[in-house]
Amino acid sequence: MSTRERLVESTRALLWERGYVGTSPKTIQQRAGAGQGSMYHHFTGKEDLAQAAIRRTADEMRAAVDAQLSGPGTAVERITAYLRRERDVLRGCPIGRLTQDPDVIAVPTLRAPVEETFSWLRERLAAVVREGLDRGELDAAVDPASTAAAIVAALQGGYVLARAAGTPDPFDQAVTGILALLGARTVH
Amino acid sequence: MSTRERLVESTRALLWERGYVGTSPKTIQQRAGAGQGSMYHHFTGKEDLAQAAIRRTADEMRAAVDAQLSGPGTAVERITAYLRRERDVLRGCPIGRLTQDPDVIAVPTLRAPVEETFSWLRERLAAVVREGLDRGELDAAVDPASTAAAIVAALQGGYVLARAAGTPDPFDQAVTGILALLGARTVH
DNA sequence: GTCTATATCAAGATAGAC
DNA sequence: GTCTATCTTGATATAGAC
Repeated sequence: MSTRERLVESTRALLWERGYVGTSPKTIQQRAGAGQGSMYHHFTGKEDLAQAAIRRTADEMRAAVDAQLSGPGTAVERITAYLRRERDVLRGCPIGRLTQDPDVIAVPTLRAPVEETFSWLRERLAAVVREGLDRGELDAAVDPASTAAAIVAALQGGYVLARAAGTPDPFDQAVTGILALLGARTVH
Repeated sequence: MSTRERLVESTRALLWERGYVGTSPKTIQQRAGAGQGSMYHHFTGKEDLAQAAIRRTADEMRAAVDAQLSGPGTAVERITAYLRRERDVLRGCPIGRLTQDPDVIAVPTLRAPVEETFSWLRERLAAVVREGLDRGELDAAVDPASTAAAIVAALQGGYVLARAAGTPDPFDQAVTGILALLGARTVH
């Protein structure tokens, strides 16, 4: 892996663990095994590097989620597979956590990928709900947009509760709860 | 207000805005109109001050939520009132945001109030759901614990989505979505 | 209780040699 | 492309006077 690559990967890991405010250029360099000079040769500074890291994380997440939601099965089955997939819950969501970083929210180039990711995710889930409606799997009274927002929110909030508790249990409970509510809207 | 009080209030505001890692003693002092000496006279350091600030915020939130959920009305009506109450959505949740702060999670004295707040909140909401079941307002198949977790998670995740979007809209959608799912479990 | 002075180390970046 | 030296500012605290 090139030095440039190692810098991006190192930044991705640190942004996930400590956020933007909590991550220093020095730490990034040490983790990447690169010197000051290398970092400032490949990137104009911390912000530039963070932007590359966030974009990559966003792209990866999007691809992974899309693959999972595009699989076979009913709408509820695919949503269930997505919510219940293997996760390192206590690490939280690498994109969602950036939302609490005042400097990420304040800088448009850093916030843009975060904004795009979640707006895409809500729309993607809404599309799955719509498919369920079209196929007659779900009660016609279910609203795609707000239901999709509730599902994504339950997931993101699940991470918050799990980190507060120090255990993944509340995450699993939240997922179970939202899926039970959704399952009750299934047409048998 | 005493200098000590001003220091605590200043810290509360900054923890909400910038988190623990992003808040410096100097900023706290300036905002409180207090000097270095005052701060280190009343508190042993940043951590000690943060602990006092977090505890107070947690206590206030708990009291406010309890008052709202103890009011009149059916279970679903009270949950609706709680979720739809006036909020400055884009500022996020002052307790939930601490969950993304690695140093808060790592220090037991700082994490404890956060942990207690959410475990209390989930239990409090579960109790409201149980009341709804006892009174025959809700379908007997509704599980109190997981439903409560889903509701709190939808709320916390709603903040995440709103901050990512830069508008309160996704928060409102998530709330609408979860309430619609819950409302469908009402016994008529 | 509050103030100023001082200390140490890290953050974030620039300069210029190799 | 990478390295070391240097710079400025801020973070976090201690010391001791008033």
